[in-house]
Amino acid sequence: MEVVAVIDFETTGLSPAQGDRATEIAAVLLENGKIVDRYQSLMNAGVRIPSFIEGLTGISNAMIRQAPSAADVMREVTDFVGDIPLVAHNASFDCKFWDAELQRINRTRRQEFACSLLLSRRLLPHAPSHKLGALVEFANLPVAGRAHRALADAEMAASLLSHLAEELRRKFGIGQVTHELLRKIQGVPKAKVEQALAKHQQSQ
DNA sequence: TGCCAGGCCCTCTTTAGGGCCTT
Repeated sequence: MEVVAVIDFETTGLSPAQGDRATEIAAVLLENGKIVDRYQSLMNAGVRIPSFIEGLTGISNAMIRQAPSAADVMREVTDFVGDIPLVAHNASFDCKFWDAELQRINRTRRQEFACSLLLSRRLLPHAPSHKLGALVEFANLPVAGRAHRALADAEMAASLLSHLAEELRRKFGIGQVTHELLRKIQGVPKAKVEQALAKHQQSQ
């Protein structure tokens, strides 16, 4: 598969529109099923992390106070990924925060997101749950570290994406898995995925 | 004061409701 950047945010809550901010970001570059580069940083957005979120992520207000500014980190991470297409687990969430944090530094997103959650629902329909941790367990993938920390979750999402690409090769005979194809698959209604993939394979 | 995300996806659906997923 072409190189993609799998990203994961930790945040103070669920919605930038409600004032929530990013507290940590990780991006891993995945090329031909292997992680070839990594970026990870805590970030200080100058807002308080609710105690529930401190417990969930292990990221404390004390840790954030010593972290570089959110603006500096977002400049670094956007420079790190450049124009490489993005992937996230439940990408609608990470895309909201990516766009909101970029807007604060007067930058705009340069690429589309693909979503490993939408892809898993289509390609692993029998998984008991489509939470990232549950999918990692279901597919016997390595646990990268503490769940709800950005780098561990980004690495596990990258492993999941490699597994999904392998499923596409093994079950549907698709040799060249591209970000564009992933975007296409995630937009097909679940009931029509096999039909769409068979048609795609015939066109190759 | 009271409210508080939003998109996907299923179903006892489409003039709707509720669970899943992200923090």
